[in-house]
Amino acid sequence: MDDSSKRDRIQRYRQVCRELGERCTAQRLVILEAVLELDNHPTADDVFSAVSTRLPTVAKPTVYRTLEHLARVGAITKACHPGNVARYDSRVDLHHHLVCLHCNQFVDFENETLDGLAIPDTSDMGFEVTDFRVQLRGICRSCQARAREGDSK
Amino acid sequence: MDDSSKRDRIQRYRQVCRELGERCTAQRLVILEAVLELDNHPTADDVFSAVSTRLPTVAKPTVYRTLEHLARVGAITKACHPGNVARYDSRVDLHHHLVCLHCNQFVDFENETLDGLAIPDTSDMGFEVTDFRVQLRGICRSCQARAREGDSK
DNA sequence: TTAAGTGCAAAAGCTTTGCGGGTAG
DNA sequence: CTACCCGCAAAGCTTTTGCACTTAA
Repeated sequence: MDDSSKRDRIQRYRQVCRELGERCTAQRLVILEAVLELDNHPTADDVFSAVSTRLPTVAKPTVYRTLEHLARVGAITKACHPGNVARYDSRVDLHHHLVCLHCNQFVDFENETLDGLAIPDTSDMGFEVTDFRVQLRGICRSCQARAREGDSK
Repeated sequence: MDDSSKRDRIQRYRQVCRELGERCTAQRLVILEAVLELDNHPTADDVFSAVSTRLPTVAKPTVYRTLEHLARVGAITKACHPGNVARYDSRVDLHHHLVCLHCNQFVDFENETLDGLAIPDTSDMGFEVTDFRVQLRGICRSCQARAREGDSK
């Protein structure tokens, strides 16, 4: 993410903290900054590593707690994916994902037609929908290659 | 899931095993049957509990290995969700999910308009897409209620 | 018959908790 | 000031691994 968007996002987070009466600590800011720089859906451990290089005193439980906090206040989002480790998404805007069902990797996918999708009525489910994502499920390039290798053996 | 669909699915699984040269063991059949009966995206542990009542000798690692196996051969699917435990989906057909970003719960959502969505071209990403899901993200009924309670305090 | 599958026990990995001390507002 | 937050250590889950035994085909 470029520097000016990053500054914007951090600024907006400070604002949200003020509104909600949440504390804006040095740890929280460093962790948010790290997520914004780690583009591809980092795990808590990825974030911990990145944070350790710039503020080595930050503890792992703080990273876990802070990531949940940041997601709760909307500064980042939780990623939905087929793996079994929590992953976070620095993006909060509308976008979509290509999901590999072989290796569980997933990458961002931009598409205006998908963005234009009308959100259906979900009131009878008691659900208040604010947003959506389309997951395109299939097989990534490297898993296709691996499958071809397997065939030829 | 009703009995006749269940029988169909098990039958189809036997067929796939024959084609792929995979072994069709008693454990695999019991585990598949359990997933088909557990409608709401069970975890490995949910499946283990269900299986234990009917074939108590099945070990937990077998459940883990078998669920991966069943997903690999397409008898079930992995669910994509914001939590950090692997969850499986007995459904392999086109459907969608309502995802609660507060409590990580998610439920099935049927909608023909969403089903009709054209899959965009992803060849430039090297991705072979076979399927898709739309995640409608928001807040579920009980989390809304909890939020209202919180407000009034 | 025999390679794939299973059970067991143990290890490894991820996440949460409790608590004393620190600090933003 | 003081309620909220953090670091530490430890516990609690979930998932994987290695190996000897069993079994489907």
